[in-house]
Amino acid sequence: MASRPRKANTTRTVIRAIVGKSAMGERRAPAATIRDVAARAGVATATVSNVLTGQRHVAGDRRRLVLEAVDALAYQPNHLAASLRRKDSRTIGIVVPDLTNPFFAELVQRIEGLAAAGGYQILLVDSSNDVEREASRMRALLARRIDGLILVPTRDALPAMNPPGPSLLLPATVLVDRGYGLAGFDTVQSDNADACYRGCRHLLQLGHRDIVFLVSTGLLANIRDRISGYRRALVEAGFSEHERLVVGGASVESCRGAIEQELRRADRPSAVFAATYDATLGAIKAIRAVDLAFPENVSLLGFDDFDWMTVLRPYVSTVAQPIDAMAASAWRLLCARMQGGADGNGKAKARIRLPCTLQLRESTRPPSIAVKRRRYG
Amino acid sequence: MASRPRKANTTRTVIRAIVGKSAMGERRAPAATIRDVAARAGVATATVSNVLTGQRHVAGDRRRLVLEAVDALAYQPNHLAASLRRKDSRTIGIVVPDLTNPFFAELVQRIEGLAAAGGYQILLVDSSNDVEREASRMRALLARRIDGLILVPTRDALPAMNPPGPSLLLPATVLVDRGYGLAGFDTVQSDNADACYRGCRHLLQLGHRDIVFLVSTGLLANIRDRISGYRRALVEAGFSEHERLVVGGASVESCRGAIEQELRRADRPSAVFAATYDATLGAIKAIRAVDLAFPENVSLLGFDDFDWMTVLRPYVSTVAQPIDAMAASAWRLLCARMQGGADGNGKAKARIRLPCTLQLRESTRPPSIAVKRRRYG
DNA sequence: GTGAAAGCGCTAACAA
DNA sequence: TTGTTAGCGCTTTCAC
Repeated sequence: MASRPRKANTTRTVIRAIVGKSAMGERRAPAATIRDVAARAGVATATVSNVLTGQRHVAGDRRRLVLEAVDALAYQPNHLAASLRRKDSRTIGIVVPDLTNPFFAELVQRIEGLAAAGGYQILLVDSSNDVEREASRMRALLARRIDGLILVPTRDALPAMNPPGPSLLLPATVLVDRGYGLAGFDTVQSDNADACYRGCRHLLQLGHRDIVFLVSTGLLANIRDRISGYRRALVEAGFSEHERLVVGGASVESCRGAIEQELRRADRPSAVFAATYDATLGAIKAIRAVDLAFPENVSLLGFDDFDWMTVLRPYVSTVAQPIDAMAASAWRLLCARMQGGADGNGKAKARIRLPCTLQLRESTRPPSIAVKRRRYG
Repeated sequence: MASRPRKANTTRTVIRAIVGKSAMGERRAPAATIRDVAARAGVATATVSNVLTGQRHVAGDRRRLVLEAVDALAYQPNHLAASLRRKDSRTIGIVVPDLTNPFFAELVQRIEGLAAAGGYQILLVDSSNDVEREASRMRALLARRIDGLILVPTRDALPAMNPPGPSLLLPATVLVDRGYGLAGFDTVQSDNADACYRGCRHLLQLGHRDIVFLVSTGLLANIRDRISGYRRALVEAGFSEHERLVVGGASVESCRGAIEQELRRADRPSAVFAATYDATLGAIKAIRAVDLAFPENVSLLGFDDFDWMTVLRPYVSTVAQPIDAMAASAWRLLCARMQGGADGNGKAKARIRLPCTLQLRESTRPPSIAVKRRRYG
């Protein structure tokens, strides 16, 4: 065989030849490398690479030889080395604020499926809605040379993502749910404004005039969109001065507290539109806590749609976001950017807005006579 | 400066020196490497490495020089190259059957938190409960040279994980929830048998004699443990011939169908113990579907504990698994294995079993007179 | 179609 | 303490 210029490799090959598969203590043989395969098949490493990656065509006989050697040595390509050489890792990062929120869990699941089908792995980060953590974890992702990033940012301002030091922004980044339309990014979100406009209209058509709109925070653009949809419906119907916005805070419990207060007032609302998943849970708890029942005493429209909502009665009416479509769009956009060369800046940034579905079930109905009388009788 | 033996590198450095930060088209400068930093700081690459990794001590002045250069060049270490060289990736894989199941989502979240704190990233896989998919995805993880693996296997037999070809088993693998006690692995699970023993006893003490035990599948060892707990409670109480096991299948809907049938029988049970998250959802749906109410007509004891269970009435009594503790144990075991050298086979495999908590709420109560009379009157 | 060899960017011996 | 240098295991010119 041709001479090996690399001493260390040669040495190791020899050792392996001696030790072989015989049991020398419990010491397991170091994993086979492409050179081992090449040696065993009697071909060049380039040939092995070509067989395995399909980059170039390799003649049938050599091809078989290679495959046999791969098999015999239980060869597992080292993707790290390949990535280093190719300068792409076939890995994407995905950062979500809270995996415990079923919306994000499902989003991750869908994207993972798409990515896997395309030969990509996903590096997952849960930022816990914490800017610091988000930044430091993104730095780690970047160090791992992810090819792309799907990000549900904790804030939708850029500053948070441009900390002092190297930028955390990858050319291939798509923002989902939050940060819609932020300059420099492909973004996808559901049509929050429209969904809440329609939700509020539904409540108005039922005869509700006192509709509290409960959100977790007013700092996120997607939530502000939801508020604007609610507001628009009110304005169109001529009830703009009936607006009642409650900002409940980031947890189920804080939302519960905030809306509970509202429900204890003499002029309590006849309907609550909880425009956030946490707010939905909080609102239901609050209604129970003040000894009211829905929809009898107060109608409830929730946000996000999961199994449990059609399990216990009353089934809750809610806004269902198109998670599958969002995942598909995000993945499609990301792929396009990743193809587009190192700085895939060819195309303008996309802004995708996908329609939600109103799931009208049992928790919304016309206001009761009692309520009507109390207010207008 | 000392002569550079590597032509290409020297060439590139020169080019960069010429192009510099000046705008030459839109072409963004290639990311700075450790050599660039070393050159700018006027030190050796090893010094840069030592400053950044803290491996060796570096004198104050040189240290500052390095840090300045890092800053100036916005240097981001290439973790891929480091991994290749070090032969460890500081990355672990985590494979779960279904991220949509909040138990797994929460498990992943907790482990991700622990891993991140330890400087590890996580590569996430959702196997969709599909053996093929699981195997192929694990192969991909291995190719990425993960240092460890936390696995909730789709089956708890080894064959599924030892496919033809290279083994998918890493020296550092811990099995969670499923595959308890499988030879060759550290395993952690909750004490399924005990939890269901206690759950069943609770029902018996309430006076129930006809308790259907609903599971999704009988193929998983953890579920067989649950069955055995139920059975033991029955036997101890002298009601072994009252055993009623229903295997509902892998989905909420199939569970619903199976238990619905049971509820329509003349001798319908006075209590249902749904021993799986899916089964719990299915059982609630079924009870509604046959126009019964719980706990009035039938008691219900569920499995797994999430927010929504204390949101709509009646609050469901359930078995809460110690997710945090499971995650912590899994991570601790994995760390120990990863420390233990390439083949950390020093210690015997651990089997950790963590106690569950019975959350007794509103869905379980003594059987109604009507039911008692029908059966024993 | 195939092989030889140059490195990807880093860390770890080893030498000074 | 610091610098020099040999590779980690791959892919990819570039010759043939």
